[in-house]
Amino acid sequence: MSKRTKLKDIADRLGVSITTVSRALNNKADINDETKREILELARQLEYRPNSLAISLRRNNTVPLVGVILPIINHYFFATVLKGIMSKAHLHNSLIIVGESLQDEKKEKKILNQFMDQGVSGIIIAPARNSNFEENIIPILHKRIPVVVIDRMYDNYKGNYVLTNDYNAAHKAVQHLLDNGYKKIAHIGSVDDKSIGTERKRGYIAALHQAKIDINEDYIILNDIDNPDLAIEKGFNATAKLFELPNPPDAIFAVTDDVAIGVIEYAKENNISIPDDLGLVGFSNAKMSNYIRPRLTTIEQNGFAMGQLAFDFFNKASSSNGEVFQKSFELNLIVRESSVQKSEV
Amino acid sequence: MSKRTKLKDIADRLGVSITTVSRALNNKADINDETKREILELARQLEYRPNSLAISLRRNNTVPLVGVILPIINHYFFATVLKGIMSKAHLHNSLIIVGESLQDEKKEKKILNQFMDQGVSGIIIAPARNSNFEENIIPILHKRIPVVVIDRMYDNYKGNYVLTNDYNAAHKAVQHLLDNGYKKIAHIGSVDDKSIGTERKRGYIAALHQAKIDINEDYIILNDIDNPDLAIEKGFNATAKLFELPNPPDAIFAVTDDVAIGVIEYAKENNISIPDDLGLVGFSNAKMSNYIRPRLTTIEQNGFAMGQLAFDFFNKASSSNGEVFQKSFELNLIVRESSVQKSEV
DNA sequence: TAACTTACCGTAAACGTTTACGGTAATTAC
DNA sequence: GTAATTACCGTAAACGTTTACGGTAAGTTA
Repeated sequence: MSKRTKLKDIADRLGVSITTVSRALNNKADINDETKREILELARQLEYRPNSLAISLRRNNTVPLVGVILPIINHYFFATVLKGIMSKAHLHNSLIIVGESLQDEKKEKKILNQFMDQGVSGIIIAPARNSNFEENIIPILHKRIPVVVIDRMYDNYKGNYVLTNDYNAAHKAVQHLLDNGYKKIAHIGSVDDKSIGTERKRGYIAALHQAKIDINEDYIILNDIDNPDLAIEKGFNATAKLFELPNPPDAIFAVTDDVAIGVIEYAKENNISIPDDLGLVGFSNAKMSNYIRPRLTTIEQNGFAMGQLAFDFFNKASSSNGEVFQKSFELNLIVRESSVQKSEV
Repeated sequence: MSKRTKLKDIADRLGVSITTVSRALNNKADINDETKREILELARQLEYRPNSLAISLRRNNTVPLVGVILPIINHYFFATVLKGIMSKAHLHNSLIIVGESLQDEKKEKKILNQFMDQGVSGIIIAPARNSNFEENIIPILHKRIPVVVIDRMYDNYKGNYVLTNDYNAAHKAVQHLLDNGYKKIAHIGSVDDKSIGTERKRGYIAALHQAKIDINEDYIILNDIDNPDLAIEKGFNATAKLFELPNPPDAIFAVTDDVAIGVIEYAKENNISIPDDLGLVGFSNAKMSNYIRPRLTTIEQNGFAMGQLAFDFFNKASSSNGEVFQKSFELNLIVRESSVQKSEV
């Protein structure tokens, strides 16, 4: 692999100055047509490609670049967060450079480093499940580049973030099931050392606690649901396990709409009626949740607003001195068919 | 707004050299603790932020940047295309910078210009519906930067592309309905001056033609379905219109799974049985299509593979001299419940 | 005391461009 | 034939960093 050709290479080979080469390639005046032709020709041969760093540096026209890292890019929630970020970025003439960590903290770190090399002026990150704060984030903060953490949380993190109050939301979901007469409420959750799974489980437990209902450990099944394609299957299998119990639950709070879909699939195959035999609440308000039957009660998660706010926070953090911006969104319950027994309607 | 502070500003104020400042900020050796402290302190006061362009330039670690423009970023298909692109980009240590045109060619152009300013080494674009080739793409080609067009097509475009054979796929879908005994097949399509809508409609017509069935113009309803949230509603309304006809169809080929969902919703509300009273085929194999009832027969669209190939094409085009890379994917029909009458099974 | 080491700091080149400015030769104007 | 213009090209500075190298003063060693 030879070195990348630069202006000087072309200039030397043709016995002209760098300036002349630059003029030719940029279509400027003050250059002979024949010279220009030769330069263009040689540039083509040598596969010349301008070094954008040098150009931007010289022109002093740095387009603010913001790096965004998401665990999974084609997940509706994250894609919508990205959309929110981009909508704001577009207004501020910023550009968005994105990376997908695939829940791999090594990959996350590599992308982060590339982002720094590329010269981002900020980072918005939904951390990978096992993301290492010390190793991945601290070096960026040392470079004094603003970081906004979104969706998931680091322990003892003191910086900018945009989160959702998963604890309250889960509490609300379970309370809703209780209010509708369900008593034996199970939880199909996710193993997660970051906030999400844990918080939702905490909310679930708290709601039962408050209702003075004992926690039945058999009613709690935790899965790795990172892969959205497998999440449905995981939900299906977990439901099967729950119904093998001597005393199966009469309601399920699923950590995700995908998981809830799995519950529904199992119920259909086994003639379990939702909501009559089994109440069900999901989480996320995936598009699908309004079109499957029964229509799924779920928690609305406004990814778009979160993305927008994340960009706003980055923006504020850029022009302020160490001030910290934090927001935790409260989430609404959307009541549909899956959690309200028909006799009760 | 004052100018951005640079090393020199700090150096001047403190009467030290730029080198010393650099050493302090980068935690290098050969510097007195007290000097370092002062520099760090002043840097904080002046809100020093390193110019990463200069850093990367000096360090010579340019990361190849590829610009990706998509009409809608949180649409599953496009998000998956993006995922495919990124998977390959990651292998080649490239970075992806993305923009969302929202089907607006002015916006598309603005993003394209920003990409050029930022110095991308390639463009992968799924053109907006009314994207202007002359105005938006030609200038990039003039800069000798590889362009790969994806999903949609420009008229008379001669460059690199990764497409799907929508004509054949639509033909296949309609043929499948014919094979299953449906005779009065309607089409809920999309108005579209680019390839997609037109090609699917062409395939629909061709299949009927071949079966010697006359085209009934009342059976063709075209919508603007750019907004995926509205697409379901559009499908619903179109179906309503079809069933107001004196002689309603007995099958529908929908241009999109979302539109097909709308058909299903209408059918459920009006006690029309799918597939018995009405056959239905969608397009895209959205995740949802396998979990609604009846499970939807559809065309599989492998966005991931398309994205991967698009990046490969960019890559090849980068290191080849004017060679052109083109691919049109053949798409498979996925037969599920919505198109096979139970009596026939 | 002479030689050597250490701690600290500055000079200047380099990364790959763009561009203001000046220069030469040829052409045109008068 | 002189002056002015034009066409073409090069020199060098600049963008904001990093870093190899050298230098000085103080401390250390023998």
